Amino acid sequence: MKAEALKGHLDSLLLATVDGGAHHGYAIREALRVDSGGRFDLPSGTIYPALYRLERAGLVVGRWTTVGERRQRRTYELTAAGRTALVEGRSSWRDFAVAVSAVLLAERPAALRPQAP
Amino acid sequence: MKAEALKGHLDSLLLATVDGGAHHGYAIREALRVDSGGRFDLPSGTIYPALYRLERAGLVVGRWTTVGERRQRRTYELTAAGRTALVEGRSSWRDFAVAVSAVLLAERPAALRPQAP
DNA sequence: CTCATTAGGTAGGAACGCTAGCTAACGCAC
DNA sequence: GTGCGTTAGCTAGCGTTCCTACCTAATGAG
Repeated sequence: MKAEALKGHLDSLLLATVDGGAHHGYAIREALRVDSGGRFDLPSGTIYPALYRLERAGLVVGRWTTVGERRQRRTYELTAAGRTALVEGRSSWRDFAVAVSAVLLAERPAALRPQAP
Repeated sequence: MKAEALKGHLDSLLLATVDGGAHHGYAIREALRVDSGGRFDLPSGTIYPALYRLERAGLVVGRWTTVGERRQRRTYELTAAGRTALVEGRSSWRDFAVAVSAVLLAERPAALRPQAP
């Protein structure tokens, strides 16, 4: 998969994954990998900056939690704005996918092709 | 539509459009707009540099042609490598779309959700 | 003549995800 | 207890990509 294919879609994927029950960076990474059938195996250098971005944008809130004795973990939840953005993101993904598929996978009978004049 | 959603997909869209019968920049722009139902209304500052990129990559060949008396036009055709890249691009688009849809549009019954441990 | 359309172009910048590195806790095998 | 794989988080800096904002020029309609 081309590396930059993700651009512009990662945010929605992250929101969906957090909404789906993965609440900290590492779990999100794993969930994305599993849910995508191994296609999205993203490095942590992609995940963590993106989560900060979402937090700065007010779409998620993160807080430090402690696991076991000492282990620190940053746990994220969607905000109301995040839920709205997720709904919007799903819808615009559908739009985008329809548009790309129309161009890319179009059956284009010769008679309907735009003619180079 | 988010602006950067295109990233990494434009090349395939352009190859498909050239293959579909639009052979110069302006016509490609129009064809993309029409074929996508108005969703891809790209500025020329996106199209022309992208076509140069494809030409540098050896996926299209461009040559200047003259229309009417004086009007110059740059006409593109797919190379063999371009046709290969288009096939590959269609296939990896399908992959990508399947993966994103799986994550984004998944019906995820509560019982199957990854639990935050 | 004027304006919209057709046609091509460039400079510069912002955004994004990746590469390549790092630290540290935990649990298990040896 | 030592070592290792996994879990967990983080950052600096880079390259690519597409967009914004401009520009020129020929053509054709009014």
